[in-house]
Amino acid sequence: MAPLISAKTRPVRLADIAKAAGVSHGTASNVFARPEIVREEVRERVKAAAEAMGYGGPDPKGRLLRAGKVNAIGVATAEPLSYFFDDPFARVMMASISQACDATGAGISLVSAVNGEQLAWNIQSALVDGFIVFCVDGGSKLVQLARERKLPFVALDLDSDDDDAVAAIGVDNIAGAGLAARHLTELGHRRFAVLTLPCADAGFGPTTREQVEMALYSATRDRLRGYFAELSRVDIDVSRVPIYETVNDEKSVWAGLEHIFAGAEAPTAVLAMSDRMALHALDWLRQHDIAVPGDVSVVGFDGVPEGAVSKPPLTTIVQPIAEMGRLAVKAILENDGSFSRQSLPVELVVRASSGPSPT
Amino acid sequence: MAPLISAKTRPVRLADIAKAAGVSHGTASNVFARPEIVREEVRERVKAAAEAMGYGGPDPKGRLLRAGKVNAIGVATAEPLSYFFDDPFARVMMASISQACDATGAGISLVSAVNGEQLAWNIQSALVDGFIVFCVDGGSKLVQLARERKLPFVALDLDSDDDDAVAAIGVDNIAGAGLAARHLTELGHRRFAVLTLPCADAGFGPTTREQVEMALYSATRDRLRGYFAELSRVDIDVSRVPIYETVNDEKSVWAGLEHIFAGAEAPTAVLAMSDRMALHALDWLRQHDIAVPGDVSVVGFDGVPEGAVSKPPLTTIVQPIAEMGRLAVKAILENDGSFSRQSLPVELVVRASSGPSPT
DNA sequence: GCGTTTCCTTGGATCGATTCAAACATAGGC
DNA sequence: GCCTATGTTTGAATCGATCCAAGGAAACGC
Repeated sequence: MAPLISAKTRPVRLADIAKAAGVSHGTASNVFARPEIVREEVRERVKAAAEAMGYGGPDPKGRLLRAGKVNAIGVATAEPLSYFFDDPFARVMMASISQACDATGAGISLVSAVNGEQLAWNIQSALVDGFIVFCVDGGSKLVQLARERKLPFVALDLDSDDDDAVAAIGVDNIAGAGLAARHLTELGHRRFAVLTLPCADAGFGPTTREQVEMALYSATRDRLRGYFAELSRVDIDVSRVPIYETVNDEKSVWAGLEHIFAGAEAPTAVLAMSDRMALHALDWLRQHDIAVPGDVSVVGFDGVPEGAVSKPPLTTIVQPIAEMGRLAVKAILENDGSFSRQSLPVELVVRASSGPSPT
Repeated sequence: MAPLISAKTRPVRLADIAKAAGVSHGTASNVFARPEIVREEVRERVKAAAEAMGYGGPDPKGRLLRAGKVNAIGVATAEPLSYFFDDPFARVMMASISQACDATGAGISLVSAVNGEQLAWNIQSALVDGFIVFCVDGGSKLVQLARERKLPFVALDLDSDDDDAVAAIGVDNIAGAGLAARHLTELGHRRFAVLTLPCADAGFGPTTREQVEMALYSATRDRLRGYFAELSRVDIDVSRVPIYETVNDEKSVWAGLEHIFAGAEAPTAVLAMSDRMALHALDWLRQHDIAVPGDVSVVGFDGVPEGAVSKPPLTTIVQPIAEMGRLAVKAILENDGSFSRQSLPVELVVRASSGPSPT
């Protein structure tokens, strides 16, 4: 009997069992890849040798090089990995991406890193056939990195004013934000406040229109533009609308509302750039006995499922998240080059968090 | 200028740019891997060649074979991929796994398949350094497959009566279920109903103790045993306790409650084997104007965050999910063989969904 | 008995990189 | 002018498989 290999290393390769079974490595490979073309007697012998030597089957590392295709798509973000499981928007998107992958048998690799250098390395060394890039934050850097890999990739929610050569799937943020603002002005609201997504480097606090215009992420800019375009249209002085920058979490949203409602003129309508913020806002308002929509109306953005069961249910702009996921996966897997840039329509869904202005 | 390669193929390898730049492939490799040891003039020449030929950097497929380590861990389940993003328990677990991976720079590959054959292939060909296996359903099959790869792996919530040689992290389901039942009996409850996780093949409906004893998943069996052991202890005739098998979704839970509350003696206490079921139960009870905990008490199992904010907040058995995730990742990455099988303690958290029996 | 067909098996080439000992070049010391 | 130290570059070997053209053996037809 061959001496057992130390438990630490595992140098048992296909070639080893081929030798042990007295066949060529070509035949040994066939035993695993196309067993039907190998004579039964030989097949059993090789299998027995494999079993005896503790061989775990052909190593995909080796196969991969030959095959070329990994059969997995990478999903990248500049947030920590847990973003995919924590953030409601990301979750819904991932669920739809998953379904599309399941349907085609592709796997999913999650790629991320907070620190930039690590992120670059992770993208460069990800074993995937293509990338879907979440452009929530630091989007353009990510897109650039993904692009350098020269693999098919699709950006979700990319800067509309970014390079046109990159494939991207997004929604019309300006139109969506306009829809939200118009819904509220039509209900008679005149005093607004805006909660924005992060603009600068991970901080929160009151901000200005000019600051938001410099936001890294175009959705942030576009949504503000959409809000203000509509408000201006009905002669609201947008320079007096307070804007509070959050980091999309409970703490910063609550701080924002503290700040906004401490001001001289409390708003009757809050425009939140994400459902996540809007939901935190509903919590804060409830805890402060401010009636929604009696005293204040809140409109979100995204259309995550939690919004349908919140208290009260959230009026929001829903993005066709499932459709976006499906399209993205399709674009990667059928990378025919025909795909470039799609802007999907959004929809206003009126639920119970918005009502007529109290004044 | 070199003729451009057709857009379809991408046969530009490190060797190609080495030739173009007039250096050996060894040097070309160094330009990317250890630029500091290459003379500047040469480095620039190679980089320029790479740029000109549209080289996307060293292909990780090639590097991988040499390096040996993928630097990613696979998370496997026999559910569809979207399970990771839909199921509350899975999400919390994944979030904690993510954090542990982020901390060490490892990536995550999601591996799954509904159909068995596909699953086997996916596991065999996953490019990972080890597996964390979610044993929610069809666990032992998964464990067996993972094992055949001869890679480090850890089972989460594995059958307690399964092979002892596999590393596993789980909780004491019997004790946890006992805690839940005892909490209710101490509140004076005598009429119980149980909502179980799936036992047989994806169906739902009333079931029996004997059926549950044959459940694929040991947590299901153990939880029922724990419930009934405690109920028997205080002389409740468990043979009269209705058991309803669900598939852990809204539809089957609601059907279960319809069935249970249509019976002659409505229960005053519902033991749900997962928080997900318990939360669906709360919805159903609220819609049917059955007061919780006035008329009926509900106790869940898992300790997902949603339980803390439900209406009413859910009394449940919380598993140390974050700790389990951390341990699992640690076990894979530091695969020192010392790890075998850990059973972590659970805890009863009393919130507002349980109260004194009305009778 | 010889040519064909069929069925298995062989061994070399290949996938795309990394690694490392050896070769080479240049400069400096004596 | 020779020897050593230092800094670069080379080219073969390796990682672990798959693929395929060619070869060998047995069976078949005539």
